[in-house]
Amino acid sequence: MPDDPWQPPRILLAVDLVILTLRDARLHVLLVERGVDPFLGALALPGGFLRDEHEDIEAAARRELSEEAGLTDVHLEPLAVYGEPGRDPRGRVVSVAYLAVAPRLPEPVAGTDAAGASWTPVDDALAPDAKLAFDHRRIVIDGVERARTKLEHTALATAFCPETFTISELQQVYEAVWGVSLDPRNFYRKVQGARGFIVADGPMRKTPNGRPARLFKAGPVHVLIPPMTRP
Amino acid sequence: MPDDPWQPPRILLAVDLVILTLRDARLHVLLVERGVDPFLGALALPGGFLRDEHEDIEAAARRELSEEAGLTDVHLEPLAVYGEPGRDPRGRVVSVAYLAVAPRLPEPVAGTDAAGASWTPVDDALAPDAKLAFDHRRIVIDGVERARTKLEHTALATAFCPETFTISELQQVYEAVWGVSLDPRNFYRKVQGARGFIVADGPMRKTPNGRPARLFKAGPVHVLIPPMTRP
DNA sequence: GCAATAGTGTCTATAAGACAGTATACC
DNA sequence: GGTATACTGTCTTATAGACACTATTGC
Repeated sequence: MPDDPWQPPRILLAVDLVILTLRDARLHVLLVERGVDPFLGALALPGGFLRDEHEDIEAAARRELSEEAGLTDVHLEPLAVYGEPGRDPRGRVVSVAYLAVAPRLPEPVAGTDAAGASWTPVDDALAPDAKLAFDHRRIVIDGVERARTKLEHTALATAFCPETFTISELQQVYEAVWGVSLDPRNFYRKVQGARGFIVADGPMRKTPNGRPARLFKAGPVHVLIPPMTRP
Repeated sequence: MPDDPWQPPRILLAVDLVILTLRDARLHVLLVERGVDPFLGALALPGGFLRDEHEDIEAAARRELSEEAGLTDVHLEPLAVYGEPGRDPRGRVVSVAYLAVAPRLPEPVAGTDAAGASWTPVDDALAPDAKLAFDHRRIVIDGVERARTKLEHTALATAFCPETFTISELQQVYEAVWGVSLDPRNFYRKVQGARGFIVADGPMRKTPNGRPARLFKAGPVHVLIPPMTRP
């Protein structure tokens, strides 16, 4: 007679999104107010469960990005997995976190699903008294840290910018994400020295007061050589 | 009357391990021969399903490391998630891959579970005609690439070495993992310049023919400043 | 002595940071 | 003119790579 055969456990899989953008020269993250328990009323990252057993994980991330934030065509990449038992009071939930980066957008996100979606300055979201649902504080920290290091070695910074941008706009991205201030003159030299990072596009852009600036767009290269070193 | 409420799908969670070591100055990865379908007889990474719903994912990785490779106390860190639908013919399986690095060990691993465990040169495992089970070829590629970049910025190289080692042994780690040859004189200078990377330990080690070398052990620092730049 | 490995020093090209100075806009 | 922003050039210092040289072993 056969004894009871061991069966592997089945668990719930979720996706969570750290969506970063720049507003008023400050780094912001998109948070939604939870409408259901657990953590009802608390702030949380956009995300949710896989829709069905056949949905691709990154596809689920893009679906949530669209449903909860009304965003499409943004830079998206895997961040990490969070699967500690007990991280979700509803049971064993393993979450795959993604990092998304979007250019500045018109005010309150036209979210269909989450009316309470709002851009929050990262400093506020991570303030000691701020309370985020689940382990989302840790996920935000990891996402921001990932963005900081990717800014050094890849062209991720252009994902924060509109299609065309000036060099000083690009500098603001670096300053906001790294939380430092940079010398514009040295920044010009470095950014132009990274081959294929940015290419000229169109003539000039007027500024409120001062000399017009040249416009650039993202170049073909994604790995920066030489890298943009963080101070 | 309530309509059928939507329920999120439940999936199977696995761990897979990319275990790297150095043998004969070449980078090797631990592979096991599969004893069951699917991919019966093919080579695969050590790994398996979560034992039960309450097992921590990293704990599961350490358990497989011990069961399938007889290894404990090795460097272990999360690598990535692989969850594409269809990657496992048995159904929807999402795998969390870990990178493990071990010092050189006595020949055939004293594996309890997997008798067929064997160290394979990474070049062979990734040769065009080599066939690995599932998407394990991709996972090995990602693991090796992770090791390469971590060698630049962290003290990971010491995890390939026994407790005490000479500088030229450490150089062999870099040469094997990066697949390049380095100038020993510049390597000495750089390795000593990374503060806290290695510290002197014990007097000398005899060599078959030549001047004895000083012994070092891993220092307290894990982030290398300045980094070891790859040629 | 010779061969082999360990370790030090020195030179040079490159890259990074500081910062002077010029150019072009609006007022 | 004054102010603000955009850009260019130069100087100094730190770092990386090439490589000459010395040191200590076994034979």
